Amino acid sequence: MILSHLMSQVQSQRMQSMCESARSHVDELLVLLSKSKMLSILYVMNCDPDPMRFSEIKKRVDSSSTTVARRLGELEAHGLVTRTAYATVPATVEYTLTRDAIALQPSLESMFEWVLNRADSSL
Amino acid sequence: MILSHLMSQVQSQRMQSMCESARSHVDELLVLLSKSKMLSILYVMNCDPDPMRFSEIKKRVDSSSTTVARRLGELEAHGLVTRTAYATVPATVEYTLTRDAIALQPSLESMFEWVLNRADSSL
DNA sequence: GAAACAGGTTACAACATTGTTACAAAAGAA
DNA sequence: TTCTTTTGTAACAATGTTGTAACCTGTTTC
Repeated sequence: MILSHLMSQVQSQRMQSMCESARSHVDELLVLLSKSKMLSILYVMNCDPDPMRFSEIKKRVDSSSTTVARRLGELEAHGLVTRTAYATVPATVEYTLTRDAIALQPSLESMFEWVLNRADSSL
Repeated sequence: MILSHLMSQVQSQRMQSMCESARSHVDELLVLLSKSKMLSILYVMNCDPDPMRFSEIKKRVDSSSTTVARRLGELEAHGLVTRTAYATVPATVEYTLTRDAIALQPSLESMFEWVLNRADSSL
């Protein structure tokens, strides 16, 4: 009784200390994913496997350049997209999802399926 | 050539007008899901099929009562949770996911798996 | 010479969101 | 009688986020 109680205390403490750094990483990722337009950006990029240009992303998610640039910067900082600039005139910049981000595709796809379904049925 | 171009224009126009109301619903849902702690709340409630009390949810997602209450209110307003109050002393309130919200479970689960994996590997 | 293009950045004002604190209600325990 | 409990709500100051407008690069077209 007392032992198992102690055990669970110890375990939860261990869990907490073990997760202290992991938890912050988890939170950080959740905060990242919860930023405005973030899911949309990842979704539209996942829908099309080709590299996508800034203006194309902006058009598809329908947001201001400022916000799109901010989101793409955050994604790049987290290693979820790679940015490639070409010295054309005018400039061309392509964004590509990294392998890690592509691993998120199934979740995103089924989440958007759910969202679209729900939006449909509420008409 | 010209015809197919016209067709695609017509189609995109039809898509746009058709989606004008649906799009707002989609956006609304995405905004809802992107609110702080929202994914966490849905996740912890999905992990445990039993009704969950306010304090339990609050403890598990580690947020202020104000925020948790706000999120649960928003979820209820969107028909994703049901709130049941019991006239005990002190008050007991249970929250349950609706069938619609449960349909989101697979997406959430794989998304969190991805998040946990990524948080792990970045230690 | 001026405009236009893509892909941004910067500054800033307006707006949205957060946590904190105080409060409430109802009844049983000390 | 006062304390405790659960489940919130209201007000508010602090903080975070957004879009807009202006600007930038560098080359080609009018």
